[in-house]
Amino acid sequence: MRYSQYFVPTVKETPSDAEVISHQLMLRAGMIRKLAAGVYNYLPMGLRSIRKVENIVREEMNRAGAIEILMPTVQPAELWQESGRWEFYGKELLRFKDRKEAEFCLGPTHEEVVTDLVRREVKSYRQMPLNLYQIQGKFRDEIRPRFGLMRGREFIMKDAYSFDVDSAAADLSYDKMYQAYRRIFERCGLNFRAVEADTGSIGGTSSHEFMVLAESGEDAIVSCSCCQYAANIEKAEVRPVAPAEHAEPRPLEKVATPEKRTIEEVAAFLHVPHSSMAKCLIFVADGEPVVVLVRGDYELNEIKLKNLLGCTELEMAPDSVVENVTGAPVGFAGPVGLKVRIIADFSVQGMKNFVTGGNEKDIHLKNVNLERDFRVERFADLRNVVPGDACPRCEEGRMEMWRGIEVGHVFKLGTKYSEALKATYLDAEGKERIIFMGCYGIGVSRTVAACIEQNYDGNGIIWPIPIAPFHCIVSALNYKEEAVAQASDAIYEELAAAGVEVILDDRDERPGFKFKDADLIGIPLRIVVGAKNLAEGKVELKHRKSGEVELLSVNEAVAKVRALVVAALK
RNA sequence: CGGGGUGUAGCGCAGUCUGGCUAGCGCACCUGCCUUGGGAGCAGGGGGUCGGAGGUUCGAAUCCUCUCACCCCGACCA
Repeated sequence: MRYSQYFVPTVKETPSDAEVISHQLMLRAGMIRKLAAGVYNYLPMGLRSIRKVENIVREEMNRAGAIEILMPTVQPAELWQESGRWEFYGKELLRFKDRKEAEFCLGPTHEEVVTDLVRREVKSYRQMPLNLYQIQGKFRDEIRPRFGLMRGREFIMKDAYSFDVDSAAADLSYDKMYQAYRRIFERCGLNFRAVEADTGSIGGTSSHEFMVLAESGEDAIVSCSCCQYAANIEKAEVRPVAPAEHAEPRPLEKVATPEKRTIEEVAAFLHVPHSSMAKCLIFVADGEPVVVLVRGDYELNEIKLKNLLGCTELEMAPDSVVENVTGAPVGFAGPVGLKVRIIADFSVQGMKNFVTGGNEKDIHLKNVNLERDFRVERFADLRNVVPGDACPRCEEGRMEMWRGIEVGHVFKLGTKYSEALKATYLDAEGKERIIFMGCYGIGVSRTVAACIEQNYDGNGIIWPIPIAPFHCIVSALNYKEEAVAQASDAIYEELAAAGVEVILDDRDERPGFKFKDADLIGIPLRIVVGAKNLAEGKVELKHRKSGEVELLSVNEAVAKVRALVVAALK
């Protein structure tokens, strides 16, 4: 490819609405352009990287025995009504009507469509295991699209669905996908972790997320310093610890705390550590108020609470409910004397003589004690893991915390969708049984963005070779000079013939301009052909990542680039 | 949806509070000269229904009403 005839609209200035580095660099490097909120045009450079990821995904899916299909973007409402998600999926599902007033939606995911396909075609245990996948554009009408390709409304996703005769067979399919995912992200050159995750709205019995480690990640994940345990903070378990305090209960005491509402303010005012206070939070679960206690220095994990309560709607109580339940304005809630059910985190179990709100304006209570002053209906693991916590799985480990970008998610679905859509088969005895499913997603366009979050410097992107739009750029410093043009063309031809994806910068621009563009776009290898070096038969090979520069003969440079590319792709 | 903010040339912005003169600046773009190892320099040039509609006024980018789009903070997720 000749740069002068290609389409790479780079820009020097950073667009003001791009927050994260991948968004800024993809815009500046001419990879993407925004069409509408969360909807992007993929320009040549961007598309090439996306295709690279797609191909890696495709190869590994095929290797794992999955079979590629392509399902429609437009889906009929009936299927969603049948699974019950027409009501549950909410506004994220973009709905519309055709000319005959029939209802449709833009597919945010394809459980219904594949399950429908399979229920029609798969009748016998002999047809399974079956794993169908596609790489396709999805649309989710996100509440708040942001960060460019990291959270678009339209995005490219690989989604696979496995169908098995029973739970054990489904576990095997799941393991295969899990291994395939590891290979995929390794091949993309990403630094990632597979973590245990909450299944969220897709449902099912268990799941793992594949997280690319990056400061800008929207998810918090924890991992053990010793063993393999790693989980999304939403899911991460806290190791229960035996109550340690043995202090004698002291008499309950009311103290005035004028205008002191938060843990921070009250602790400072009363000169007690946060850990000597109990946070009292009031929620509304499916319309019912619930009081939840957590030790003052910890955070409540709402997902754990929601799963414990088994409710579908959970929200922080509005001020009016708090006032109703406690009889006091927000900021002075405590468990003593309340009439509603009280749930508490394990961290509260061992507390003695602690501080809580007094359920009265400007009043807190000191020396509060369990049993004597109030009763807890149930203790459970309800708090977020904190760095340094003991590992729930091994004896020695301590928890470490990271930020991550979710690029893949694998789920064991069980029979959630097959039951709703009546996807059944006949077993060897001729008995009708429900199919067991799994589903496996990879955010392809997001993976490209995540890769940039992990690979950049002050000058631009630094692509790992496997997903770089081009492996090598030949920068001809003055293409108008006969010798330079000839040598550049020759190098370009030879590299291309050797299977290297190469772009020749033959533009009539100043050297600095070309270097800046090359660095911004992030091509891993650059051969600079300049008149001075060429007079001595030399060209320069520069490595984008290390900045290392080698002065080589033309032949050496071509051979070296070829070798580096082959090594990186094997 | 709730809260906050922004719409002026392709991009980044000034001008708006306090209405008035030809609507400005940097980058990008076009032409010429010059220059060629880290986003050069000089000269000339093109490009705007000031997001849209309505209103107030002798006069509106500026004031008022409505509307649309986009961005940021919360709930969503690949």
